[in-house]
Amino acid sequence: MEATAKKIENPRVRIAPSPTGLLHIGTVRTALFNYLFAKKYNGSFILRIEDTDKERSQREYENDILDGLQWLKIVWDEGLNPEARDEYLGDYGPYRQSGRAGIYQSYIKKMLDQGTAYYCFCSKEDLEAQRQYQMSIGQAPKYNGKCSNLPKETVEKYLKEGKPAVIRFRTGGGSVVFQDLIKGRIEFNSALLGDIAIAKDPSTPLYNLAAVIDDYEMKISHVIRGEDHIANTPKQILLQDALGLPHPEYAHLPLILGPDRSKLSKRHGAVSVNHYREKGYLPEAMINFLAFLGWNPDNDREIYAINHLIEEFSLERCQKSSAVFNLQKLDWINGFYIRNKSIKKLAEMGVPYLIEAGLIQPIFETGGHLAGIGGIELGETYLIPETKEKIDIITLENIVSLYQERLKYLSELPELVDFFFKNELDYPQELLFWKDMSQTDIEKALGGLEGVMGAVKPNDWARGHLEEILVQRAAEMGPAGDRGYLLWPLRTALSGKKFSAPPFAIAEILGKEKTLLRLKQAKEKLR
RNA sequence: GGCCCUAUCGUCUAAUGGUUAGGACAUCAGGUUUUCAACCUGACGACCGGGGUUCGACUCCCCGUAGGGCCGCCA
Repeated sequence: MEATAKKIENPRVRIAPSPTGLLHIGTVRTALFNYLFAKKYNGSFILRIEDTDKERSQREYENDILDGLQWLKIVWDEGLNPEARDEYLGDYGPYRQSGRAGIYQSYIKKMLDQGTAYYCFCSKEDLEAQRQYQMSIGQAPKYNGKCSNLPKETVEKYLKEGKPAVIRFRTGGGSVVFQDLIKGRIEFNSALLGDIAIAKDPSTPLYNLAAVIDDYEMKISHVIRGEDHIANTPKQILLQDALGLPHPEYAHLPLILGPDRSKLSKRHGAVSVNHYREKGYLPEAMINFLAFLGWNPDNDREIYAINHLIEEFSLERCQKSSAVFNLQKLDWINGFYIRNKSIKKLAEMGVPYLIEAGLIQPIFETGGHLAGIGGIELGETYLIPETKEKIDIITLENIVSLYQERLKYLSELPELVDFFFKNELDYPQELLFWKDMSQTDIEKALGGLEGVMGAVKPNDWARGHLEEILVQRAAEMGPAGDRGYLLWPLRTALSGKKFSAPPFAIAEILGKEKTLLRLKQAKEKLR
């Protein structure tokens, strides 16, 4: 029987990343689901940094995690204050485990005193040999309990001698059952667990203990995490029992898989959020995409802004099985969001990529600011290093706008528009030829273009007018009205590319003088 | 090896015992376009296998099979 669903009110959930690497896509997905759950039910979302492993934890990674979540606008109600990262926020104590030794100490002492935990002096080598042996004979590898009943005097003697020790938890026998909010009923035989290590020393807990204590201290009501934690859940439940603590609800999310259907990891290529940010994926596209990896609303809509996700979210509609990270779908969603951006916004996001590519440089002026990929306010005027000309933000917006519907992600922009910022284009002369055109055909076409376009009055130099006169001319020229005989050479002469935006729009931005120059340059190429 | 989880088009998924098994991405074809993209139309394409339960199973049960996760003094 399904347990009757409890009403969810003001839940307290958390994301607890360890700063041992760059912010991972999987962590973000878990953070997002926790965030959606908290917001949906009017609860709190807490960020806790799990840095008990001093060797591997680095502040640099912590910063990356905070930055990434902020970029995605997954905001936490309690946790490290990103504006003052060296201070703490909230009433629940420090939000880094490294700052909570005092808290852990009292719990570990309690367990040692009550005998639910004990010191173990076995060497790592012995333990490893034991594990290998057990697996080889088909047993569940677990601690054999060698130190579980050491006389008190022996323990004290060893400790006094400074013999390396670890603290273990008596897990006992019997079965542990919990009702997972996503997976349903899950049962484990705790006899198979063995006495697990819970602390390195009386003030340094290991993951399972630290998580149990922190979740209790921070009054976490629902633990929503990846299903790679399912096997940790019985251990944590047993610890809660030993400590007399209540059990939070558990919900285990299916994992995100790589193309080979194994857990998404570095060997699948890009797994850090940074990578996608730098490549020019929009945060709202990432959110939308990640939300649909393992969840769906009960309709066919696929484009969801964060507020709609919050409205519709529920754990019941979470998938039980893992999902493959599908880059093509991300590209499609990102393209969709790009197409729906205002041109001003899109230019704001795209211009930093042009700067980075060296196509333009910001100019400092009174009131102007240096632009950067961080999304800093843009200046009004830029310098084009190659041509030594100035270009204003309006023109840049026009350029970006030509490629708005062609972009999958922002970093594609420079290679698409570089021809606007060059004196001379580098392309093979064959590119000028449309279908079976001959050398004389091309020369005729180019000559014709120069004539028609050269005669356009400066005031009439606009894409609408150019299209009107050129399309008419093109229809008269090519066989069977094939406009390509005029328009293809025009487009390639202006852009130097096999694919591009329409020539009329390019010509408008280039201006009459440059357009005619490029036609001339094309003619020279033919000689 | 042990324990646990999972199983619908290539991918993400809908379906909660009765549907021609629906949608999206990708792919392919056509339309539009000088090109590419966008857009429109269409095509291709799936219930892992075997037993039950039932008048009737993608849906429920069991057994296989396959995939995945976990078995640290990491988290």
